[in-house]
Amino acid sequence: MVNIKDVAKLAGVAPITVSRVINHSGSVNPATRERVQRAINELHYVPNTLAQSLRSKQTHTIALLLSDITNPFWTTIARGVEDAAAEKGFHTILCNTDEDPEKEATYLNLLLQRRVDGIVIAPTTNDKLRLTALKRHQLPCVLIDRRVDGFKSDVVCGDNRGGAELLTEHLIRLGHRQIALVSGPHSISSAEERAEGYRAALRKHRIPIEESLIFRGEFKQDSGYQLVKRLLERDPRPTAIFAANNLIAVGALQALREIGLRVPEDIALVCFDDIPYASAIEPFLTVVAQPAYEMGRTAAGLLMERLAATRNIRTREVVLAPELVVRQSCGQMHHTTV
Amino acid sequence: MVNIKDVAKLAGVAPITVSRVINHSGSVNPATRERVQRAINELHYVPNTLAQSLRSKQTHTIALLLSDITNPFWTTIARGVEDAAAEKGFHTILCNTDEDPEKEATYLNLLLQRRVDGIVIAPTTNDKLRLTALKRHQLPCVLIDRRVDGFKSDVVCGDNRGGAELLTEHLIRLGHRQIALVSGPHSISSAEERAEGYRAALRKHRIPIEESLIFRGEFKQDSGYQLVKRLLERDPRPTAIFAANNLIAVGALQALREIGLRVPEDIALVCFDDIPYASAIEPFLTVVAQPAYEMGRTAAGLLMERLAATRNIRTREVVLAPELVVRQSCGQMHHTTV
DNA sequence: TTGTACGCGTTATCAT
DNA sequence: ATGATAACGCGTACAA
Repeated sequence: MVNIKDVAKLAGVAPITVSRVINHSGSVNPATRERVQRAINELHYVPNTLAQSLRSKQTHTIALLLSDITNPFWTTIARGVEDAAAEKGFHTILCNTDEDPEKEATYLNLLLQRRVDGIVIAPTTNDKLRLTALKRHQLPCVLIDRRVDGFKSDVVCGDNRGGAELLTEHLIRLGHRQIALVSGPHSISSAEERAEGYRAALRKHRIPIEESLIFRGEFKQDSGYQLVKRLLERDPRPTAIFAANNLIAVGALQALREIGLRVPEDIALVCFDDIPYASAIEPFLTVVAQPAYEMGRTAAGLLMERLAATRNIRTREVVLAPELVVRQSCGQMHHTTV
Repeated sequence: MVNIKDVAKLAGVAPITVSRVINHSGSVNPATRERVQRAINELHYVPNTLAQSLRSKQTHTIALLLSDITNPFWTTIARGVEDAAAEKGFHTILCNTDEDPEKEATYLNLLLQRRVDGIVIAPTTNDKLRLTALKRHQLPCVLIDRRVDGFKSDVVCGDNRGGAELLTEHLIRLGHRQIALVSGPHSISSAEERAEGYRAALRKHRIPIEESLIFRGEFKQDSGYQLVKRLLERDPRPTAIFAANNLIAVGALQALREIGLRVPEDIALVCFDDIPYASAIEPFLTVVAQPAYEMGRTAAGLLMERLAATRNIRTREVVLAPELVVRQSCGQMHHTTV
């Protein structure tokens, strides 16, 4: 494969001059640049990023670890990260952890090997163990959507507690008292915070908190399906369900449909995070939508500030307000920002 | 950052011996291996992939170029590609072209620079121009979901013509005669083939083809929305709509909802490619679903066979049969394989 | 403005 | 089973 030397030879210059042309660095005589450029075109020369990075110790690459590339909430975040990174000349590597700590650990190792410049991660658990390797190798890191106990780093997330409270109050205001919560694992901070918001809303309205109405599983469709099936056997049956994320809600819809219950006529259903294409497909589902794209942009922004900085920066925390999207019936829609 | 020499020094061996240990290549005395491994752990050594690839001329990386990472059809393909690649020890880089030929060209260039070992691509147009650079650099390539005129390479796609015919016949069998088609651009082979299938079905049943019922736009939600809005103004109004992909169908639903038309009571709607979480959310939409995950796996498989081969392989074409998923009402479901 | 010498971290090749 | 040497393709540091 043709390399920088070949180009240099053809252009009658030293390799370093070619380097200066392709990197727009140093100063090159316009006439020389022209000759070099012609040689590049003639030989179809493509610079080798591997060698560039090896030498310069910068890959201009960041990584994004998220739990499910099939869930539009995460891919919207991914787009935000990608766009912000691309604007600064950085490429983004996407990694699917599937909520599996082992996969996460494997990817982190892979990324260290690839010498990425930084990482944006939605950790699978709030255990900082797997992240210590990053600290050791001084790899800049931004947490997105989820916190990790005792791990010092930048964080970008939504107001989970506030959003959950808002959503629960919405149900209460509609007259519901038997509100079931279907949330994610205890080891994920967002699941915890959303559960807290739920409890806070009930307390605020002096509704007794019944532990038998609180279900904890995974942030997955199947988990939502299974838990809602169990939940519907309860006597008395809850009149409303609060799904702590969109996939749980989809699983819930599936379970309700099987039982033959309609939303919202027979039972209310609300959820955290918008459902893909919900406005077109399922107009009856009130949700708290997070500004996913902005979250991604913000996280990448913080990361790249850190990469550009010459000295250490204090760690920062950005909490973005979610939006309550009330969908009552066709055409009627009401937005409120928290 | 600690490198292979540091490890070698601590273990009292030559760097190449460390190399043999980390790559499980050559043969190493168990005792030596043990000493090396201990040194690796002690120093927290992480091999530098850049240097490895530079020297070995293999990145163990393939790229997947697709049009929209937010569309679960594509991300499901992505999962198939990733999984198959990972099984062979390859990493996958995902690139979003957004159906934009310029973005595609930019990514192709980036990937050449990164010296990826091969590419799976859903091209944005059927113009082979942008792909010639791959040929020139002898970069193995597999087309997925879409063909490119005159470009010789492996291809994995669904039976677009057959699937579209099936879907159209389904509508005809339900009694529809005024069936509108909303398809994608002429420059994308799948859009063309689906339109052909539609026409073929009408011909077969001796229904006159009315050009005023055929709408061509983009494979995007907004395009579907706009075209269906226009389509509904037609007099007489079509009794059924065939959306040529899932995003067009979502846009169609949105438009129908605004007008106040219900599916399937007031107008029929079918589409190519399943709608995300459709079974849970929108149980009335009959679709032709492609085996996206399998398509991804197959494409990656062909690519990696090519990478593993020592000599040239003839180009291959795999056409996977789509599945007609008839969703008439809650709980009733009927599957037929083409 | 341009060039020389060297090193980035690793592995291919050949030798022992 | 282990090692010495060179090379992969490029950019830094310094010199001219």
